[in-house]
Amino acid sequence: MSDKYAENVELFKALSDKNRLMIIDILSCGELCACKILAEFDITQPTLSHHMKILCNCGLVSARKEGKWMYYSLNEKAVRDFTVFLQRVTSSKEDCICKSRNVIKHGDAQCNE
Amino acid sequence: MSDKYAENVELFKALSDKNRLMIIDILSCGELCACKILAEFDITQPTLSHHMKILCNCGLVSARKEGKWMYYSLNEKAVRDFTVFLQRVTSSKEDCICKSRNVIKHGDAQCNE
DNA sequence: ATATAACATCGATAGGCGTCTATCCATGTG
DNA sequence: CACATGGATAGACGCCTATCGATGTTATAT
Repeated sequence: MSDKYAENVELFKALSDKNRLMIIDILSCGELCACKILAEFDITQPTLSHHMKILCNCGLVSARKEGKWMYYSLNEKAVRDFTVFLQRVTSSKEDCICKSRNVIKHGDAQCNE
Repeated sequence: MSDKYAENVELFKALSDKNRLMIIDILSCGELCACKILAEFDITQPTLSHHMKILCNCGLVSARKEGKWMYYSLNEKAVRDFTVFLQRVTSSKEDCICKSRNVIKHGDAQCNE
């Protein structure tokens, strides 16, 4: 409950790679097998495995094994929670950290007193 | 126009740091002087300068100099464009890259044919 | 002019990250 | 059982990055 920042930093990190961003985009249209995803990129299979692990560990992507194939899909709830967090961080609100600390007083942002 | 992914990866990278995420949160309530921001963190002044440069370079934050003080504020349009991009990437759409390439056919995500 | 305060820049360092090759595990097929 | 295939893991390499102290720059104050 305490450190929403540290939690969500993991999600931002997971999306801080062009390949992973494209993987998310592809998965947004539906579940896909790993080999289908791999066919879209100029990376090796271990590299894709590495990226999928990062996407799964942060909760954005869900994995399902069927036989010898791995199926990946977007975790809709994680996506929703993440967008809500981004919305909160980038908009003014009552419980902002700038208000919970009396160091900062908006309205007199000046440094001279 | 072409590579929206690479562009937005820079924004995700910029937000992939707890300190920078908190800076954005603080700035969401209004413009602030650098020294006021610095007072909120246990980092040195050069480190804050480094973070602000990253946030400015990606377009999320605007800087304004007044005398010897630097004032930083959120770039509302950049924030809006970013959230729109995130929304598009994480939701199914007509012009998804998975559709523009006939390699992937959703509905038969299976690997065996 | 000189001192001081607010920032930026430089250079160094320690750790993290994307990628690869090599290898292993699990599953399916003859 | 032997073998092929999908995928994960381990280790290595090069690059990037967060942080610091030291120094430079600019503007205000005396």
